Amino acid sequence: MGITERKEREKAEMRDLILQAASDLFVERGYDQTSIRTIADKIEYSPATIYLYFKDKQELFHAIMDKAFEVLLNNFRSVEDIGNPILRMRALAEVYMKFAYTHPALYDLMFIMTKPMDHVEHAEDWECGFQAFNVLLEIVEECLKQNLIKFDHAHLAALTIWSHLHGLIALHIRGRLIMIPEEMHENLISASVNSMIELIQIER
Amino acid sequence: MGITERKEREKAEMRDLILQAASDLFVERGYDQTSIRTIADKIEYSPATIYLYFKDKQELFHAIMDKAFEVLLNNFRSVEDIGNPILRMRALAEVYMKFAYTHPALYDLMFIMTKPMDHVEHAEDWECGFQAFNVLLEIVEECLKQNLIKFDHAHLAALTIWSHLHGLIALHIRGRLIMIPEEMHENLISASVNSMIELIQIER
DNA sequence: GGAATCACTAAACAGTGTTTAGTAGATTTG
DNA sequence: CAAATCTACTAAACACTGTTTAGTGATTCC
Repeated sequence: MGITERKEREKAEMRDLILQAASDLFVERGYDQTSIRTIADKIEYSPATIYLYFKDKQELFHAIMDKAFEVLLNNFRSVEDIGNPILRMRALAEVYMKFAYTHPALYDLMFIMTKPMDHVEHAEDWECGFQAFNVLLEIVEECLKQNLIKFDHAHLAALTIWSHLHGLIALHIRGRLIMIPEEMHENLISASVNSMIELIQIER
Repeated sequence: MGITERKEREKAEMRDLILQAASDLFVERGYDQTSIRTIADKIEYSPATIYLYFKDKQELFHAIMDKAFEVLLNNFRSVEDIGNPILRMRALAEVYMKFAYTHPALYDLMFIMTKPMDHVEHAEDWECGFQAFNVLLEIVEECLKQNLIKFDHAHLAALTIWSHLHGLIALHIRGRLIMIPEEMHENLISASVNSMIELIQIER
């Protein structure tokens, strides 16, 4: 039957339309300033229509988060064929930081905001986050296997590296580096990333 | 004049009453679930009264943040008389982490939420944060002077240490460590803190 | 004692997320 | 082809939110 297929396609298109409008508004105005009504206005439908495609506002923004993770994971792929695991880790950190700088609103949604995560009860609802962490974890495991870094557990090493990167970005994005002149942020942050990568390496 | 003094005292008491009620509600229910009306209900005044003492909701929560920083800075004082700067730094990190674990809602307000910071335009409006950072900065400077840690700039060292601690807590508080079993969090996090303190030290 | 000031509030405004009842139009059925 | 069904959509309402305005009754001042 071509009709049911067409209807499914139209349903998916409508979902995407809402998602794209919501994402655009969110990126330029933030979560709180993006109301269901402004999204509805932008796509010229009634607010109630949005609730036919998403359970509530949180699910809608969880979906935006999922799409953002797809982009991040795609960016991660560019480091795959760097042979040296230390260099691969360094490149991954650079990709991660660049994503955060390029899409701060999306980074916020993915790693800072609670709203889209309230939906996540079971760990499977954050599979995308899981996958991203695993990319780092595998690189770290390779570093450990080759005895390149000063850790004895992969999870500990991955958490330490990730939390440092996240801490830098989170403090920056949420305006807690006020005591440091704005123009120094980018340099200081990248210097901190470099320091960390040097610190964890085993000298030889 | 005893009358104006009494009035000033009453005004301060009322401000404190609002602040305490707001703080209690915030700690047990969070920012969004703490409406001006619920605060007003709790102290048995009208919502409009609150606006006679605080410009808006953000200023009210900025005041709660200030009080929380007083507690943190007070806790910081306990490390003052540890002679060895490395041990002093280690103790400071412990105090910081303990504060975050004991008062996660307040930590959130101080270092993660944007709402109370929207008020902060000039750096002076976050003097408390400034002071807290300076405690770490001074310890780090002492470590550098004694050639105990592998950094060449105090600000870089302080930022690296702080962002790591903050990253750990922020990921934990905002539910981004889902991929790691909950019962392992505390151990992994404190292991990460220890690793970091070992990593930055100059071996001898 | 009368005027001025004070602390406080009821009510309204404009906005929010979400639900309900109902309506045109497409689709399927007899 | 007409009638019945189903689908996608919406207007309107509900129960909230932060905030402002106009007004009231008690206290203080002269």
